Amino acid sequence: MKRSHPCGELRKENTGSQVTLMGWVQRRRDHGGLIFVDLRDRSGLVQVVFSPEVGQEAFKKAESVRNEYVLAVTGDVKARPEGTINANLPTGEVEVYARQLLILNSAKTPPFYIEDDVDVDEMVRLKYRYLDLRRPEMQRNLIVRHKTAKAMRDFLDRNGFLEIETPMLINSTPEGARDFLVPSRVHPGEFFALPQSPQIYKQILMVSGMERYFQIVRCFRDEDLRADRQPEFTQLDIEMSFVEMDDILSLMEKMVSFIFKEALGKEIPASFRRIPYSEAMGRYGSDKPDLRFGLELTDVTDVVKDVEFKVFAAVAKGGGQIKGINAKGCAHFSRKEIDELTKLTAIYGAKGLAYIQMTPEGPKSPISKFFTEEQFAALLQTMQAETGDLLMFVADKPSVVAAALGNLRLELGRRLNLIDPEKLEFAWVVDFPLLEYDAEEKRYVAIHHPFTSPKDEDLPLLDSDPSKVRAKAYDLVLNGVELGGGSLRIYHRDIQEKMFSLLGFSQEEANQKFGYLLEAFEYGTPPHGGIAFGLDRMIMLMMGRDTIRDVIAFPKTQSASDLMVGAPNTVSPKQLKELHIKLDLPAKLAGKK
RNA sequence: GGAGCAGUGGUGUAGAGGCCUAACAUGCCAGCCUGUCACGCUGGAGAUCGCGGGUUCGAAUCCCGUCUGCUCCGCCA
Repeated sequence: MKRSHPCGELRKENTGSQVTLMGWVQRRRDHGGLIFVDLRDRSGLVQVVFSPEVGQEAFKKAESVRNEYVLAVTGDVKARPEGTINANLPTGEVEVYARQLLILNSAKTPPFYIEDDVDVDEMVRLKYRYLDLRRPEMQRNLIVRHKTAKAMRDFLDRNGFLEIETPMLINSTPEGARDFLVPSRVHPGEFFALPQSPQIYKQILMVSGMERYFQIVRCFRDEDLRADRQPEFTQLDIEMSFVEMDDILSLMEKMVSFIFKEALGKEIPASFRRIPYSEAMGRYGSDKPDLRFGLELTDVTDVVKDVEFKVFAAVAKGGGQIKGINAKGCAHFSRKEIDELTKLTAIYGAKGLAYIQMTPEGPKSPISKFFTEEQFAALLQTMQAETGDLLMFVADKPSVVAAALGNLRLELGRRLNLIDPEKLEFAWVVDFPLLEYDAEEKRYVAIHHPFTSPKDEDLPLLDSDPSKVRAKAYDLVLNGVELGGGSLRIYHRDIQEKMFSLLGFSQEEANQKFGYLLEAFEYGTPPHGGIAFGLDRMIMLMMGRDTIRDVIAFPKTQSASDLMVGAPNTVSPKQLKELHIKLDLPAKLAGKK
């Protein structure tokens, strides 16, 4: 038997023709003298009718068929009789009368239904990932993932980009995330690292004159997982020579809108708004603001810096800030609800959440007694408070205020249903700071990475006030998720060396770790820059999922294990010996391995 | 490293000191059924309540520890 049609594509036009279908049994409805089987393949479902009058032998066999059996069915496509049309099914106007049935394989009863919206512990789904991936919604995710990758390749190919592979076994470098290490058998005691990104290779490719490079590439970072973070993930990595920031951003806007059109059939704006980092942090308390709703933060430091309330006054004098958020119409929030919100801000380090309830009887607040009438009036005015509003304030250093109120804003957005899930709000966040002082390590660290170029006009600040230097860096943000980021790169040896020294590398260290790059820069390096997109996150947003696990065929759990294959696992003493590796496990683990 | 939530027949849940010989739904098995599409009807099987310890006359239930999963903080250039 040879397959002739996909199940899900049969229509009225196919009536009268004989078809051979192959697929899985979605459901069997046995009426005794007549058996219906919904046959499913990647394309969808169609109803197959087994009747003794059409195929005696097929009917007999169909009695033994169960869910997820794999069948080959040959039969006739017929229009369904009056009154039996199923409008919920694309194939609902037809059915296939089976003449012949071949059971290609039987199947154990699966631990969960193969259908959309299953309510099953994710542990079970991950252990039986092959069954989970049979579910149509998971197949749709992977189909869109494929279409997206194809659209990327098509677009970039048409724009003169070359897809070039870079090594997976590279060297470990300082800075950035923790590396995954691979021991070298040939070099005892030495290790490869898996790439966190192909950053340096793609810059070297620019030195090589490739001019336009891209790669859809796996990246590895040995850090803790989140709903949108896996230890291995896929980037669309891009680098271009002889361009300015605008060239990159506008080409990427075209690419992203092409992708959404090709993979999803969705039209999105031809260009995205640009928000300076400082504005994003100020208005939304985040460098990846969700712009689908308002509820912006208001700085009230100046308004409250002289009040009796010690918390506000002390923070204001100590260089911190006090900011507020006006939750319109939330004055009625109960003590319990406000407590919950206070707890939420505490997660981000806020020591308290001051609030004012604008009740019809007037403002009610535990902190009003510390204000003069004028001060209080000024605060209400700055917050544009009206009857019915709930004002909430956090006082702390700017990073804590931003994190606490930024996340409070998101929570309020959800609670108050301010977020339209259909909306796609893209934005470029630009003018990131180049460096950030790390109090723990007592040195500056690169916010983007050490190869990011400072803005030309800020170059003098590198010596006087490095934390004020802005970078030629940009992130693409969609609905509060960082979709990608990039920068123009340093391409002069002296500036790169200065950067390394600001990051606390000695000349020897810089030469030892990045000497090849510094040397390459001396052989005619073109100005260049690029960007990398998180493919998993992009698909997640396209498909409206809450986790990238749903758009990765074989993802890992929060503790970085693969429940299907049981990775990671122990290896034999022989393997370790070959690599000259001895284990030194903590006592509580030693016995178990 | 830390916080929170969860773990009970295959799956999803209920049970919160004795009423539990663990309930419900669904799935599974058997029988009946020629127009169903979450088919229907009848009957049946299926759980040492994640694991270990403790409290108690008595623990799915309380306490301690531990494991696993999820969400988050830290971490993620």
